[in-house]
Amino acid sequence: MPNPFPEAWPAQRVGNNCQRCAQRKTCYLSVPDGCDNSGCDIVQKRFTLRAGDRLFRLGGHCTALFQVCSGAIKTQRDTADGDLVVSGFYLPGDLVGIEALSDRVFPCEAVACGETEICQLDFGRLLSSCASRPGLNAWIISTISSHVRRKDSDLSWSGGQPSRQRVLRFFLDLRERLDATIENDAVQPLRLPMRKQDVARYLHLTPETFSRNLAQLKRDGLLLIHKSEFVLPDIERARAASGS
Amino acid sequence: MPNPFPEAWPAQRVGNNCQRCAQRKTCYLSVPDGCDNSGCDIVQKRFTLRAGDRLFRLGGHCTALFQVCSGAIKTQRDTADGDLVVSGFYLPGDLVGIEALSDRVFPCEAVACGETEICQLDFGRLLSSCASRPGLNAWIISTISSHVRRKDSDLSWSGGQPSRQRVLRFFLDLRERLDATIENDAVQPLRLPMRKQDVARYLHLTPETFSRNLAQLKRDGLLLIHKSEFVLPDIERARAASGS
DNA sequence: GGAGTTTGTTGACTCGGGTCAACACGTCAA
DNA sequence: TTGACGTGTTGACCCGAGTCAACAAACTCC
Repeated sequence: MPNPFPEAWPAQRVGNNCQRCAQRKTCYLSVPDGCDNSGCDIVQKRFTLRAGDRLFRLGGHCTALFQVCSGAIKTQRDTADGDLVVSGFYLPGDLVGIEALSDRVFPCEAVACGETEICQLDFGRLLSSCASRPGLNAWIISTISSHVRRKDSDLSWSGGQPSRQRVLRFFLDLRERLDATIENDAVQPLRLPMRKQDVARYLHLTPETFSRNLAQLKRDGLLLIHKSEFVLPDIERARAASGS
Repeated sequence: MPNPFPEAWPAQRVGNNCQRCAQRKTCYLSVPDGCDNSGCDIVQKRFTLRAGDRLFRLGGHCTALFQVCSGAIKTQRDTADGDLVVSGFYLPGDLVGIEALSDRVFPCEAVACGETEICQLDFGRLLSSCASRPGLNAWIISTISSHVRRKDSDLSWSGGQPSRQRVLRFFLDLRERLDATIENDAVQPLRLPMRKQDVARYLHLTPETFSRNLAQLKRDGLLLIHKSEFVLPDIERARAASGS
């Protein structure tokens, strides 16, 4: 495990990062009202994590939000009986650390699933900028709201549905979220940015059950699996089978 | 089912409501920087719902946030296979409708569990007030963040834990949340503001399993049950048994 | 390249919680 | 009071997902 503090990650000059960022089309910070690509004062710094690197740790002090630009972040925590639960995956465009804004303490740890680019947004600057930039406040509230909506929706199915439906829903959800970014094309096969173990932990399944479900879905033709790439050949049928 | 639109609820003059509101000690809107008890322009109106009244419906257009002042609100949605899932309970002090801020459409319906007082906060006024009132923006972001944190924490246990632990956690959580308001005292027994059926739906359990768990916890002395009142005689032991 | 480790897969068995059914209550209206 | 209805409880049975164990595959590090 490399150095655990964001402060320790090598910072890049923010300046022109937006221009080559995969998120530039949809990222609010890259439009004129947000970051003007030259003197952006909200993006504190930008850095790259590798698989297993920790973005922040449980109980750590929070002074910033993190926006995922590429790759994926998972948030996880230990349970009393010693095992690990993944509480969320954060894909390009998502903000990580929202849960910590209320008391500035991270309630879980965040770890990079693979090579992951991060923009660090200083929370103080963000708040003070809201007064002068009319759209910024609406943007951040709207982004947080989307986040809540996803959590809320997850909450409604992650517990009760049978494993097969949960697994299908996960892939449908991932497909949809990745399609919303510009770096993925709908016709491209889906590459899991995280390990299967993590997905299982997220879905509250054992790796065994998850594995069995993949095999089953493959047999049923709902999911094509080749190496670590996944294709949903019939989205509608999959949606129907997932119960959504 | 009575009239489904908030606009239709009889509005009370906002003016002096804060002074007799059970939430006045902790509600941000009641402190000078927020609502000054005379010309409050954020609280659009205040009204009372009865059990079963619908605060908003799935797909409805959202122009406001709702703060629960007394009672309880549940949010729920139908699943594809025809049954109902409760995605959250909102107690005094909580904001309802956060999930709708991003696209102004409610992703679920909200129903009063019992007699419930609501403050309606116009979202446009809220946003425009943020610029001039320094603390207001921080307050709303912090409140939303707490909300996310709860959802996130719920997500980590509502799926995987065995039913007994889920039930215990629910009571511990409820105890803690109600204690944070001024209208409940820690030594008072806990009155469920919602029906057991709703709790079961929230915990992704059948009413039968929920009922069996209550009986079991009563037998083990972890939960004292008298009529519809509940007492956790030993919080620490309960916490240990709940795995938190 | 090969040894060692981590991650993923498959099978056999067990058990918790769902399902179905019967019944006990409380509430409400006729 | 009576009956209808909604809600909650208890019992018998069954199925899906967890557990344990063995093995296969992928990745690291000499």
